[in-house]
Amino acid sequence: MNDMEVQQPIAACAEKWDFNWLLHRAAQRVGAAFADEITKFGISLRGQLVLQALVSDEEAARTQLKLGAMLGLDKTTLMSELDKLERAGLIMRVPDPNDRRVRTPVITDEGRELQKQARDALAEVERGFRARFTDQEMAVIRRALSDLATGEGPVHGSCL
Amino acid sequence: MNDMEVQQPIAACAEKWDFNWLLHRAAQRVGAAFADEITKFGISLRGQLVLQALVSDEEAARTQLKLGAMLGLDKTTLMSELDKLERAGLIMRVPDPNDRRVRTPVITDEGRELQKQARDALAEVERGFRARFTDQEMAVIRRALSDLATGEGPVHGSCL
DNA sequence: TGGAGAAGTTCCGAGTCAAGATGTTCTTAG
DNA sequence: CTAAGAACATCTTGACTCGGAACTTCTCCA
Repeated sequence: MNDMEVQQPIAACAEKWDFNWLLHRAAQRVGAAFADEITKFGISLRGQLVLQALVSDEEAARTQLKLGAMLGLDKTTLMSELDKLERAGLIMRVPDPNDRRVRTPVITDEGRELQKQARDALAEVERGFRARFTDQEMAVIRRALSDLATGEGPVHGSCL
Repeated sequence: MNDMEVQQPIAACAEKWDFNWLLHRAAQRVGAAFADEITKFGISLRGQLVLQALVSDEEAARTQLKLGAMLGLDKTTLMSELDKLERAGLIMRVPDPNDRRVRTPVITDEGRELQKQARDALAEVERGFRARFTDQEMAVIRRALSDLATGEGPVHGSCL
């Protein structure tokens, strides 16, 4: 009932606010829903993101730095996330035989299994959001977001 | 040229990634563009957001707590932002005659002037993004974002 | 061989979030 | 009228993130 008073004005005047604010707020809301679901699997949203990148990108064998840049994560943040995932046995950092500086993160079988389950659970959550729109609308939205997400310069401040 | 190597994979496999990640990444990109512009006016993106809320909402005379909840800002973060804006002479905290607990944030004339200029500059940036889409697409996107941004429960983790 | 520079890692400073404590001020039930 | 409870603004504390700067180990080019 407190929610009613607080949230209602958002709907009321959302139209006249920043495109930027709308984007952030939507990301905040959707992110909260995803986070609620993903924590049931014992990993964070970021952890799932990293795992997902590792399964869908295994041929590339990326370095840690490039992985962070690709995902939009700060290098120190990615480092601590990889530490957690490694400690949980979901990934391994394998030394590159050709370049002894790099230790490529590789997903383990357990990680792959967990990622698959988590992905399905998140897809279910995503379906909930999808249901609010028609297929044509979703196509537009997805294309627009992909387009906006694909800039060129590096980005300040992430919060992913 | 480093950007090419790093950013290109994003476009390549953006289609198969999280709706959630897409949203956050898009918000990150657009936010960066807005932030670049707004810092020329000596205020932060959050500062502009607060000022905007104060001009478009002056009849409501909100308390600081409700303002924070409406904008999705943490109360301590909003406090420090109000401190900055007050120090810059852009807002004032005026005591409420009816309730001596509350000190309502009110925008000053200088604040109103600055906000107007900043708003126009940001509208220009927004126009740049709009140009990538048709009017119909923008309508869909705006409606969708408004819809997503309008949830009911409180939200964890903001980064606005 | 020497030096520029990349990769991974750690450390530090600033900023944010979340939760809680405090003091002041309303409100309301007895 | 008074005492209990709630609301508001503020401050504090702890954990986390970001961004920059070091540092070590290693690669590659001249």
